[in-house]
Amino acid sequence: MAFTARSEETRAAILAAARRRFAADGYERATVRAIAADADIDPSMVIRYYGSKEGLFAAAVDVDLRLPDLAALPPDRVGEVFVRHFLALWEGPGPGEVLTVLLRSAVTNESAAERMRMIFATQVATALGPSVEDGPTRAALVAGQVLGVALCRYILRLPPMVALDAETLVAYLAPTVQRYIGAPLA
Amino acid sequence: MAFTARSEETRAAILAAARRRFAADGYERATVRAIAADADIDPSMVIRYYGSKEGLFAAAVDVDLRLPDLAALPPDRVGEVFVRHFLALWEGPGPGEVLTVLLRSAVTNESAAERMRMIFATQVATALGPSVEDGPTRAALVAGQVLGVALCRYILRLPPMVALDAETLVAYLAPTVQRYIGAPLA
DNA sequence: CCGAGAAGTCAACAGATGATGGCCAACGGA
DNA sequence: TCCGTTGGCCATCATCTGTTGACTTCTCGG
Repeated sequence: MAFTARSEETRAAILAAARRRFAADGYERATVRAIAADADIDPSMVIRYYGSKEGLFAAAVDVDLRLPDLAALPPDRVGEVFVRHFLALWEGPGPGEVLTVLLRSAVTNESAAERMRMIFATQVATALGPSVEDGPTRAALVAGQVLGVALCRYILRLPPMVALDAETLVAYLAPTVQRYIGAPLA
Repeated sequence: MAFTARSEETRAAILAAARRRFAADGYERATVRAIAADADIDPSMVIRYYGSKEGLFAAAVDVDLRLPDLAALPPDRVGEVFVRHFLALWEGPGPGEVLTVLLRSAVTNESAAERMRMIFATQVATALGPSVEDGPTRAALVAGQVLGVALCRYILRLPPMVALDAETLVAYLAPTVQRYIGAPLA
């Protein structure tokens, strides 16, 4: 089967609408019909292109954190760089939406949770460098800090957390992440 | 209308089943029918007793964090006490379930999110003591750390985070929370 | 002992949801 | 020009959702 330019276009439109809806409503409340309406096509096309709602979701949460190689940085800058990169990721329009989708859905959808576990097991844990002692534990602590902030800032929208500007937040969080990555744990 | 002992009993059974289902599945996927089946009751009784699914949910997430008065503690112990209390809250069978309900639902349900905001605005922020400078900001930072850990440990179940025993986790997190509560922010 | 009121059951409603298959229109190579 | 292939739409299905109202059964005060 050959894909024409037009088919690829609506395919992308569906995906974009899906990301928007999934991000705004989460997996269960985002209906195929609503996504189709946003993309200005018939609901049946969504199924035709992506097989099922699950298939569409899987395509929508394909994300690459693009984490920098932290091992190549001056050791005392690692926390700062990591936090800034992560905030930029959420703040940005494209990937930030994907991350919202993922977090919103991972909380109630087991397959999304599995995907999130995978992402942090591979991308975050390996970004620390494989040689680090207690790598997975450190990665989990970093994830706990950074996902918690994302949760409060972008999902729950706790007012004081939303009010902070990104750079101030970097200044607050960097020492914590720095400690989780580098300092002795015991 | 007088409530008999039996009515109060099934009322409680419904609430317990609701908490279990809401905790396991989140608001949208937990159906009135499933809750009723767990409580061994007709679905219509759920509505009779609680008016609607929303009403049942509201009753299910009525939670008191029972935070200790942090202002009355030795200043260098505040972080440790807070983290230990919070972990005990999640680890415990009763309130931990309620907190799972709340977090699972707050991510996709706006009214649950509002309730969560309220809880942290009142209970957490006031536990720090009203006299503290930048109280709401500090409370939000603490919430970000502590909710993130709860998310990774109890909802997403990141293996390295689950593997840590509670006291070790206290040792890791306490300095962070201590800093967010007490140290100068700038 | 009896009858009022509560507790509980049953069947059904209206609406929404994911998914399917048949049909028509547009396109593009021969 | 013609015709197979593809994109798109429509009507529809089976199922599940929260919720309602009518009916039966139980409880207990007089």
